Amino acid sequence: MDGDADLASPARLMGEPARAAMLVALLDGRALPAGELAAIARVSAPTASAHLARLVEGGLVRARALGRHRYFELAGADVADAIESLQRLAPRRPVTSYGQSATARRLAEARTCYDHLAGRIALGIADALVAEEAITPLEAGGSGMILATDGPVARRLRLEAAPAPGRRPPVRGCLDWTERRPHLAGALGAHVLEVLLSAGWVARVPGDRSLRVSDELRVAFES
Amino acid sequence: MDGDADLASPARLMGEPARAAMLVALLDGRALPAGELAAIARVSAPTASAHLARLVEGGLVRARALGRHRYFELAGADVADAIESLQRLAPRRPVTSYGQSATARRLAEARTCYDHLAGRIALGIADALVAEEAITPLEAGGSGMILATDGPVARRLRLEAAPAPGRRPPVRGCLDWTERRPHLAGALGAHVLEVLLSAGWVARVPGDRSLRVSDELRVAFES
DNA sequence: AGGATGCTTCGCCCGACGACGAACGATCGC
DNA sequence: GCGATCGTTCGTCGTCGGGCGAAGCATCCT
Repeated sequence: MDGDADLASPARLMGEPARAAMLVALLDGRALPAGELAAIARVSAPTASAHLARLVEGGLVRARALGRHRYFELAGADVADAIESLQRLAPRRPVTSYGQSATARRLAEARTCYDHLAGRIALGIADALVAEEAITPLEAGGSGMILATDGPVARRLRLEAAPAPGRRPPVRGCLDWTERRPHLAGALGAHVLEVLLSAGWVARVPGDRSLRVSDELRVAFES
Repeated sequence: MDGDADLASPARLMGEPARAAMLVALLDGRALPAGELAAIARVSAPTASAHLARLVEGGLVRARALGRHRYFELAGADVADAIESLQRLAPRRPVTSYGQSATARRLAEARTCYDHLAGRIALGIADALVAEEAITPLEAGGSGMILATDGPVARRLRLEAAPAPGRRPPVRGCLDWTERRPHLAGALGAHVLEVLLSAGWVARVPGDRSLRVSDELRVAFES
């Protein structure tokens, strides 16, 4: 019968609200301890433990024991890709005009997406880099290259210090689900987020994927 | 709480074996009547009907009434993308050394993947097109371009008759789950499959995604 | 050592959902 | 028109799986 890959089992793992919440929380690429994931998913510790065990069993999540904590993280970029491609499917239903809650507004302005930056600010930065021809134009899912690192924006973002290309494509377009346009992902996307964080231009908001944006950065890139 | 797209609901829809089987059956892009989908999923007609109603409700599948039949098809390319990205996740578990059943062998040689060609033959064709620089090199998920249509392989596949670029990228890399390398998808991928079918170089096998390959094509492209 | 903290296992309850048979519309063929 | 076919809706059953509290280990702190 099947010579086909089993679609149902990973989907089933993602199809439970508590597990989905955990996976989304891990989308920013960091590892979180079980207790925190339980709080995020709003379930008790035993329930969370059971869910996490199934996620590990299914190969979506990796566990790392550190002291008396167990840190969980996504098992790989392909898992993150799958989650994002499903999220891209979701908005068909609600078509919720966001801008409602304060968090939604913050998420729409700036947030992390796996290990890079997303939201309006991310689009502003990507547009500026494309405009000064520092990178090739972005297309959703497609990959591009770094063209030059001596433009004004490229200098401010320290593109010259970007990691040498490895397995990962340097420039990737990642479809932004609030703006429906691709923002900068890939190795360079991760590098830019790191630069912004260490320069204090953005800061993580605890318990959230949204990012606090400095005024300096906002006036420069908010569209 | 959420400013996040709802990951769980589409995943839940795909996470049920019967529904997953239906979705996979629709991956080749064609529309199938409810009865056939029921047979494929090995469930009774009422059960299939309920599943299909939920898939339509969730926006994954579109229904088209034709006579006394109702034909169902995937709602869009993004749905197919999500299904494929989940399938890519699945093989983590079994690591089944295929080549077991006859169908698995046939699927590994040539099959349809949504609306284009997949399997060893597809990789052979893609490699040949890249080698003669008819298209840009493929990368999984990335998109490329048509470079020239006058090479020997490009002529045989009538690349010059490929549809003008529309919303869809002309060349896309689609990760082949049997070979773990990207094969040719996108508008050109669909065009090539059409050419091969109408020339009789491949033929659909009823009730299956595998394709019968003519000897002529096999000696030319089987790696 | 002893208590606190973090996570897991166990046992149980309950609701949700998938499965089917039977009955009901709708459409086609003749 | 009349049976035949296709698909749906309805009612019912069984089970799978998610939820929690209590108890059990492990690790850390002092």
